Formats: sequence, C-alpha cells, structure tokens
Amino acid sequence: MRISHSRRLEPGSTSRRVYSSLREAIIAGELEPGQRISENELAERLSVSRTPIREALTLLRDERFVQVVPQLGTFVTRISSAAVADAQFVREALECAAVRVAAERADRNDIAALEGLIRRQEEVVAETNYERFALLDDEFHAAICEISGRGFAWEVAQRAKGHLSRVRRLSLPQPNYLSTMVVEHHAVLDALRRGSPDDAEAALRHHLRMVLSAVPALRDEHPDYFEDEEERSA
Amino acid sequence: MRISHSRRLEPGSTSRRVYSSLREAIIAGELEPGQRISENELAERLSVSRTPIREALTLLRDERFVQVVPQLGTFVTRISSAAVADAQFVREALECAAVRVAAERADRNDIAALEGLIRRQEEVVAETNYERFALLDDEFHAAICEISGRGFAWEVAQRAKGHLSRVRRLSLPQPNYLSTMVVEHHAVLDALRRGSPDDAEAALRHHLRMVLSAVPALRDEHPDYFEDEEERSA
DNA sequence: CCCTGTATACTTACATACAAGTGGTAATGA
DNA sequence: TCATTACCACTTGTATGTAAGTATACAGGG
Repeated sequence: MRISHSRRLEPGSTSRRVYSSLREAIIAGELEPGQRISENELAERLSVSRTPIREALTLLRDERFVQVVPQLGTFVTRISSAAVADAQFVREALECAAVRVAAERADRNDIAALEGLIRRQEEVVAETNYERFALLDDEFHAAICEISGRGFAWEVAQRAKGHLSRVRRLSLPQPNYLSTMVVEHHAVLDALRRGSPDDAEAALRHHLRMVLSAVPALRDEHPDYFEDEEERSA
Repeated sequence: MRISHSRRLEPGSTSRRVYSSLREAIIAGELEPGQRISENELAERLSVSRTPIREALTLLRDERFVQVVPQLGTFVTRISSAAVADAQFVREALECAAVRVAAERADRNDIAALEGLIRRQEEVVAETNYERFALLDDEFHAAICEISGRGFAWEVAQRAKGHLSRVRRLSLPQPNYLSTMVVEHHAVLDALRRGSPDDAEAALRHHLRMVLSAVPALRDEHPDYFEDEEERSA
C-alpha cells in the first residue's frame, strides 16, 4: 500500500482522481491480486474521506478489479483465466469489427498517422522501454477504432479488458516481444493500406492473440496471482 | 417521478436495489429523457438515505443513463443517435462473434432449448404482449451467447446497449414487429442447426439491424427525447 | 420598460457519525 | 492440552451534517 507516495493524483473531481489512481495501481501491480484494501486506510493515505473512496470502489467493482465482501473487506481480484479469455473475446470481437470498417474508410491521412505511430514504436523498441510501448500500443489500437468511426468500441474494449491489461503488464519482459508486436502492427497497416477488410481482420486477430500465449507461463511464475478454482459469481 | 408507487424494490443490497430500480425506470421511460432527478427527492421516495442513491447514480452515470452536473443537478440523458449507433455496433460485433462460435458448439440440447424459447415467443406474439416478448427476446440472445461459452459477451453487450434498450422499448408498438422478430429468430436457429457460422452470423446481423430501422420514426414522434446537436462529452 | 445586482432556494461533493456483521484472539473450563 | 466461548478490533453499509456552487426570482436604479 504505497499509493500516496508513488502516485500523484491527477486533476479532476476527487472521486475521479481516486478511481484513476486505484485503477492504475491495480493494473500496474502495485496493489497485488488478492491483497485486501481498506476504505479507511485508503482514505487516510489519499487524504480524503471515505465517500469518494467508496465511489471509486463502486466503479472498480463494476469492472471486476476489486471484490467487496460486506462487513469483511475489499480485495483486489485475482486474475482468472476465464476472465482473461472473456476479455480477450470481447476485445477481439470489437476491434476486429472496427478494423474491417477502418479498412474501407481509411484515407491517406489516417494511414500516415498510423505509420507515424509505428515509427515511434520502433524507436521505443530500440530502447526496450516497455512502459512507453504499452502506451503507444494502446494509441495504435485506439486510432484504428477511431478511424472506423466507432471510438466508443475502443472505450468498451478497454473497459472490458480488465484482467487482460494486468496480464499484458506482467508479460511484457519476454524476448522479442516488442519487435514481434511491431511486425504485426505493420501487417495490419499493410492490409489497411490495401483496403482489404478480410486481411486486416485476420492480421489483427492474429496479433491480439499473441498476448494470450503468455498466460500459462505467467501462471507458473505467479500462481498466487491467479484464481481459477471458483467461477466468477454474479 | 412515480417510482415508489409503481415499482417495488427487488431483494439485494439497498444500493443495488436502487440501481436496478432506477435503471429499469429509465429504460421503461418512466423517467423521461431530459428530466431532472434529485438525490434528495429520490431518497425520500425510496425511503433510503442519499448515500445508496449516490452509489446507484455513479453506476448509471458510467452507463450514460444519467448525466451529473455538479452543483446543478442530475438529468436523465437524452437519446443520442450517435450513442444508439455505438451501442448497435458493440452489440452486433459481440453477438455475431458469439453466434459463430455457437454454430460450431451447439448440440441437440442447445437447439432444443432455443426451439422452446421461440415457441414461447410465438405464444406471446399471439397475445401481443410486448413486455413479455422483450424478456423472451433477451433470453434468446443471452442463450446464444451462453452456448458459445462466452456469456460474458452478453453482459457487456447488454451493458453497452444503454440507449438502445430505450429505443427498443419505445419502438415496440409497430405492426408485424413481433412476428417479424420471430421469423428472424427462426432463421438464426436454422443456421445454428445446420452448423453454419457464416449463415448464422448473417441472419443475426440482419436481425439486429431491424431495431435501428425504427429510430427515424421515433425521432419524429418524440423529438424531445433525442439529443443530437451536441456530441457526448467526456 | 429594461437592465443589473442581490438574496435565496435549490443542487451535488465531501466529511463524518452510527449501525451491523465478521474473524481472530485470548481467556476459561474440562 | 484441547475445546469452547466471549470479547474486541476491524470491516463495509447506511445515515446525516457541512460546504460550495448554480440558476432564478425579485427588487431597485437607470
């Protein structure tokens, strides 16, 4: 529990700041899966009352980032393979549908913007900066959804991602991971340039499934981060 | 504002009851688009304090069912054609992806269950009961997602639906609407029976787009329910 | 008549107090 | 030594109080 020291609160309403702060802390692994978090302690650390804390936790619970057990405590959810698969399915469905539209709508400016993003990614690959690459990767996928005219799809996909983001963050330090990603981004861009929805969808689908391949290794490395014996309850 | 009289609170935690109650009231149109709702008034009507009201509104704001303006008021969002299109895109992408999987996985029991649902729908069509049909329609689509092994997709789709549900509810009283729906359900089921992902996807996509066709007529009938001059703000 | 400034009655955002329930722990008895 | 029981510290859920901001109605001056 080192939120207040390591992470400054961004501008916005208090509860919004708390929400963003906690969400990022969970995805970044600063709050570990299974860890119990206390409303009172959070309120003290962040120097706010319990009310905005509770509002933030309400949202995080809705995203399955935390699990609230009445009169017992609030816990950071463990990563469930089933939940990861669910998130993958949602993201794949939404982004692949978006890229098909994008392939038909992308103009020269759109293509140029994507090329610029990939160039920046290549720079980051050279310096092996996982943190910045993750941001640029998100930008690339968001840009595709934006080109399709359905930026909302990216919002939903990112929302549903949940556990997926945590897995990705954990799985970054793998050999050739970043360079492989860039190659696949190129494949998607080529398909967009040709205006081929089928090729673009296939390339993106293949790309999106790369992340999943790392899950088994992660389970071996951090078995306590995963929780698969019990299904998600309503 | 006739919540307390027309709608009983379901079991569950207080804030959860308030949330469900308000959500259904908005979708059903009991709370009209653009209407201002007061935390104090809601708390009084539902005989609870403002705290659970605020938690429910936090969730509803996240789903774009309400818009909260600080120090001014909370308003039921108007229906935006862009938001409806977004919801349609999300639903279409998720359910079409699910039905492809379902076409490959459905066994005799699954097909029989869907047949049973359609039979019940035919009964409801005979009595022209829009309310019950809406429930059975949801059950049908949820069942398809369930068969695909990705029930989560239905949860996300339903969440994203938002304004879409409100449009559907408004658009029900149209001639031959229900019988057309059943015919299209049959088409989807036939494709599933044949185990053809392509046909199932095509049939479902066609079916899902039926709802949208009613939007223009609705805008003419209830122009004050729609809000399209300003884009949704972050 | 019109414009302007002010008081007021609302609103949400946040802080705090109280209630109800849980699990661990230590004391007590066999 | 072990089982049982009562207690206590802690949790979240709910209620209420305080602060700050907005729109509106109204009075007064031009």
